Amino acid sequence: MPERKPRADAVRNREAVLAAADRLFARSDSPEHVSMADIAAEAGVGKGTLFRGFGDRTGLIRALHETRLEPIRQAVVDGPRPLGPGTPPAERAPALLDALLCFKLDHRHLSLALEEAGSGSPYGAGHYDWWHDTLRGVLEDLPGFGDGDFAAHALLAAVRADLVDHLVDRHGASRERLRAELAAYTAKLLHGSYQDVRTAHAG
Amino acid sequence: MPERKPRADAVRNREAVLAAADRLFARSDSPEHVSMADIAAEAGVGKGTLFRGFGDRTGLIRALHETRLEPIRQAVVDGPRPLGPGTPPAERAPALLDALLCFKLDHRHLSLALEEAGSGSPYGAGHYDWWHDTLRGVLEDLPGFGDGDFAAHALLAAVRADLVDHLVDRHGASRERLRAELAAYTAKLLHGSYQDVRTAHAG
DNA sequence: ACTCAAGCGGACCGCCGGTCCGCATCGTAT
DNA sequence: ATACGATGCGGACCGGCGGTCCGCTTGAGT
Repeated sequence: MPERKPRADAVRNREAVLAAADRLFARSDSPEHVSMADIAAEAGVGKGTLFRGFGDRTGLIRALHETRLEPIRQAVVDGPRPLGPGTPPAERAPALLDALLCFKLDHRHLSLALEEAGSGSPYGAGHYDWWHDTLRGVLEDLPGFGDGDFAAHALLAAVRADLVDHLVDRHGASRERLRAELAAYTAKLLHGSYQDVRTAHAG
Repeated sequence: MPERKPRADAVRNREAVLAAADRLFARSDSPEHVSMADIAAEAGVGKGTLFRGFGDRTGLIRALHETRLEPIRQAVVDGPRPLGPGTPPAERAPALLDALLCFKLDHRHLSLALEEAGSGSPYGAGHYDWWHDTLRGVLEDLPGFGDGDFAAHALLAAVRADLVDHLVDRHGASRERLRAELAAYTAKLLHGSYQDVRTAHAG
């Protein structure tokens, strides 16, 4: 099956749509108020073009999210300290969460849209499984941490887009304050189990 | 201002609507597929009655949730160990989370519906603030725990309805397994900071 | 029994995500 | 340059949703 190469106007429109969606999500106060028709109008194309190119609303949001997340993904898969794979786990786990938090702060409405889009939840839409697998692996490399499956879920839940949004909007939390609190929380969790290990070895 | 007492058929209909909604949410696979028209039909009333009695969809779900949650709320506010206020915090915090988890397991679709309903997130709809204040207070009663605000948010995020639903549906996790994992996670967090205190005292 | 306001119900509205198909446009073969 | 088939475009259109409205029914005080 030979790869059909897409037409020039198709790729142009695709870019225009992604750019328009990004603008509208960033501008709007709530992503659910950005309709597909709005995006089409902003991009200067017909609605049919959206659905032809991305399947449905979820597909569009996912595609947009993917392009924005790619740098971070690369940094985690194959990058330098502290995100890359060469980092010791006690340093890498907080770094991963911090990076994710920063991403959600920088792309609040887009992240919000994505987590709403996935048929009602973030699980299954977006790169949740990838994040979870990665974080879980790092946690389980910590000596004595044990099963990291649930802990990874719980830690990822602590940086969910709607929680971040709530803390920023309602509580007026600043970026640095949130990062500090997340770091403190993570440290409390990891430090605790690490101390358990030292205690066990000592006893 | 004299309290107008409602008409008999009004209260009858109100009960019928709540019961119908409960049935439909429990039966359906996804709460977003339960429409207001469905609920009205199941209850044998007109759609107008729903909106007259509950304002909007969110109001109906919130009212239903309130009736189901009331026993637990009572047990927390003014009940015996381990949920009640007389419990030492190191025991009460896990108990609160366990109770909340069990509630979400017992009323999965209702909880899911509630967390979707609150204009896109659980914060602001439902009793989130009450849970947060309560848990935060308990955490901060732990000696040496420090600020419990973010930790309370993070712990509550670990039992969010859609995460629970995801773990049960996709991962096939059993009720007891989830409870155990949540307990282990909570213990890891609390134990850690508790040990910090002992270390500090010892040093 | 009479009254009348409280309450009911379902036709109706605007909006949304998603579909469809006649038509314009692109890339290519000539 | 031209002609032609495939690719993609666009917006009218659809079903279904949450929510409103108003003429009619019915409960409850006298």
